[in-house]
Amino acid sequence: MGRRREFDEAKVLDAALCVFWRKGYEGTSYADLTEATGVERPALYSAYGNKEQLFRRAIARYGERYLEHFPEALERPKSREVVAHLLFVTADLNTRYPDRPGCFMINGVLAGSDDAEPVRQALIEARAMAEVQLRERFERAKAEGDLPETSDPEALAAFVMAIAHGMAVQAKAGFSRKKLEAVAAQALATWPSCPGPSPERGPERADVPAPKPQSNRRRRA
Amino acid sequence: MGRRREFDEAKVLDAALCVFWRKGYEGTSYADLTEATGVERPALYSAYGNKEQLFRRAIARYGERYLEHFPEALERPKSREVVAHLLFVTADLNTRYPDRPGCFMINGVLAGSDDAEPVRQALIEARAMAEVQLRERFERAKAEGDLPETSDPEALAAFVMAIAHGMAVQAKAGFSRKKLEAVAAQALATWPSCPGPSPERGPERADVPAPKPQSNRRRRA
DNA sequence: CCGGTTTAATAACGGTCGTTATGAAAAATC
DNA sequence: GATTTTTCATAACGACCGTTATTAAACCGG
Repeated sequence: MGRRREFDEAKVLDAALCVFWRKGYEGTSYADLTEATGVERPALYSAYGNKEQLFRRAIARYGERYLEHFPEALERPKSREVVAHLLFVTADLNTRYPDRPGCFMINGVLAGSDDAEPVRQALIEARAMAEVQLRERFERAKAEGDLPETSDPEALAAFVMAIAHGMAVQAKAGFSRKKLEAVAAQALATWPSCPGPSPERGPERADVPAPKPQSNRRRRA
Repeated sequence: MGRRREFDEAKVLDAALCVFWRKGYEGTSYADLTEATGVERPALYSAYGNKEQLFRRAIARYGERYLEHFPEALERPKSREVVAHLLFVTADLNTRYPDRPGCFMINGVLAGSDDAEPVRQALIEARAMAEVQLRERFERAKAEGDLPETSDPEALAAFVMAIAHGMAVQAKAGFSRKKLEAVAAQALATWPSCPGPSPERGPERADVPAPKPQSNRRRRA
């Protein structure tokens, strides 16, 4: 009994998911959601609950609609195919929709409101500069015969940076140093080497001068 | 002439950097900054300008104080040592300060306010579930002889996830699909394989059913 | 001690956030 | 058609955001 709903709950959820994908959780306002879905605020509240509950629905929806390749990949007969499937599908999913690049999950906490775009660009530029330096270093290595003639300095630099970014995300997710070092060691195990005169070092812990921790003052309530 | 400043600009900047590191740019409020630095809002404005300018100062400060290992790494004689240095220092930097895990740069746009912590946890849990599935798949592969007895399924799973996360960050930074695929191919380049009877596939593009793009409705002004 | 000048702290600004009361409109039941 | 029930849109809520007048306090040169 009573008036019937005038919008398609599934479609509205999909539209909300796209906004969250692009702007992240905190970067998405109800003004954004209303504009993207065509549904006014009170209707969104009555249909999905508050913003957090709506976002959790979006997480589930994302898994259903965009990550169905994940269980498929796990079913491949060989682990190498599993990884190949996974990584190349990730490359696709992260670039398939130009209006919302990257991964919804990561962006959920990586993206922000439009007002923060200049700051995001500043970080993106800093990141890019580091990658350029790394590429130039690998180009030198290639010229020196330290890397095979067939190697691709640009791809290698992007690969190392991806590992570093992935480790940062994992650290934010609570990874221990030991686990991060295992990731680093694994990445290093795949590193191309020229059968040159100098024996290669193992991927043991690098002894670098790390900055000393500084006292962090008060903590919030 | 006039009254002299009562706080150390450099120390206050360091304290602000730590807050940004932990909470990200948008997640950090002036209430947070005042609490962490002991300096009232108007003083922060007069000393550093507005929030964005303060954050840019923090970016520069981060490079000076915490990334001095980066140019050092580039000076190593062999590219493999460069990468080893870089990756293991990254592992250290991302876990050295437990109150602000991860990388300031990435967190700058990945972290958020404390109110969003439940949502962040939800995404972290989803991420962890995926990694567990991957690890279990690699354990199976090891049992099947598809992976060497010496391989570490947990580290391999963390490695693949790190690559996926790194690609997501890079996609958000504007990487093309081709560049992401190069990263994926590099990660796959020397995947541990058992000299078994089945010949391995190359790292060519996986032909997977990708989700069809859906119409994105209105765009914001 | 006294203008002049810079910094400090209090408090308020307009705006937007997520959320919700309010009352009109629409459909189902009697 | 009247009543009940649910949904709809307008508008407002309090809280917090980044930012800034405003005023008092601390230091300078005379």
